[in-house]
Amino acid sequence: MKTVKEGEVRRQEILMVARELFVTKGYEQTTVNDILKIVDIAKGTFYYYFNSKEEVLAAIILDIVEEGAKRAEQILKDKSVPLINRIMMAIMAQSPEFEGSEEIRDEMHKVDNAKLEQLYTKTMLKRMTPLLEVAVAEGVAADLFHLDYPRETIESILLLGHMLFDCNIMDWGMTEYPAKIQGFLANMERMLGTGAGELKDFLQMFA
Amino acid sequence: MKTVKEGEVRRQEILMVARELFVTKGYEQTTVNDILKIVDIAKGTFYYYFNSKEEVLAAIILDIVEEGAKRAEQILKDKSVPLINRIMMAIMAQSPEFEGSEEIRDEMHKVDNAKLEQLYTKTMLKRMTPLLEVAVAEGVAADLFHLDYPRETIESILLLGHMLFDCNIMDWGMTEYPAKIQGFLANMERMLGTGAGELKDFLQMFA
DNA sequence: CTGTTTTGCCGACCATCGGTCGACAGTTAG
DNA sequence: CTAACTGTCGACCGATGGTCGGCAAAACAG
Repeated sequence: MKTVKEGEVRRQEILMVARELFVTKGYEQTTVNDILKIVDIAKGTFYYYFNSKEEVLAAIILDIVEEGAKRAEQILKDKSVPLINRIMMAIMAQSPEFEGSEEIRDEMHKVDNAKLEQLYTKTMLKRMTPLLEVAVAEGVAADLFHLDYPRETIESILLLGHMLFDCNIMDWGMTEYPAKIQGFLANMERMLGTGAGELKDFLQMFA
Repeated sequence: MKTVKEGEVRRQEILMVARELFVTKGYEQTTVNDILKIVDIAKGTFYYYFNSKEEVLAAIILDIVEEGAKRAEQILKDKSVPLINRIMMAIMAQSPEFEGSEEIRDEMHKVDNAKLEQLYTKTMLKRMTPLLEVAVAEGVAADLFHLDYPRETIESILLLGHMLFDCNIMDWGMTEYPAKIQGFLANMERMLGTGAGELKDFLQMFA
């Protein structure tokens, strides 16, 4: 099946190029022609593999989320690390894809990428919630956490973590950052029902 | 200045029609021509008042957020109502704009409206946080709330309330709804540092 | 009253976009 | 050899957001 494999290779080529462009230039701002030019194919070829530009987006988001989930699973299963550390690290291991070229991190104009962002949030939440649910259950069993609505709490923490720090929605300056992180950690402690100050050490883990 | 006022009237016409269309059909799905047809003007007229379709969106969002903020201010200043009730009501008074035709509320396909949603979230957060900040400060002074990061906590609650219940991101069924609301209220209690169960009565306030 | 400027409006026109389609080579199968 | 399938091509299409030069009536200036 050399031809079939050839087809899959082409598909991946398109996916890779599109992903790069979507993340750096934004989904709406990326033209199908932009993709075509870099992959060096004709329009017909693109639409031979995908039914629409949006279908490509969905496939990419699925990839990104899956990669994040795999990292989380890896982190979560390492029982030599304290549970609370594992959970924090699993959350923080999500979506490091959305960094632009690392040099220009300051002063860079965040692309408006609403569609990508929204779909990512939705997909990520659906994928990650079950993973963290078992971890939190483990914490509850070990009397580390005390909470009545584990699933809803996880959803909230995941949502907050993403919206506050990864997503481009909040545009606060460097001076406000530490307070935002401390606030997030404090609220996370309260929602999970850990002892107060249990998460304080994670402040430094944020870049 | 009759002509100037005439101009403002036209502007408002465009804004009203566009708002109706954006909310019901979605921003991307609404064509400039759709607006033109209903307002019954030519393309040139539209672009005489606005520089782009997106500028119209921004103006509309600003209106919607401002209306919500006005409602919140009204609610918040009525000192005859218990503080905690006022805060809850102020939060819930945000964005009732996003309901479709009320009849079809079940089974209706939520329009994908990522751009509108994202801009709204951003703008609403910026406008509402200061309002609730003074309210929460009042609660802290009255020994009702106990929290270390009031601003960050308000941002989180606002964000969660919107993302979980108003936004179209979460697509859970009717059976899961009560748990989501209870979970949200429980976490809100913890974040604000009220006594446990203080917010339980608000369950029925959700439709 | 007359000339001039400003305000509001028109719609033909444009570039670009996402997407379609018929044709066609190269390989594989019968 | 023929038939069929796979992958590729690029001209083409309709729709969309946006531009532009012109036009009419009101407002203003003398």
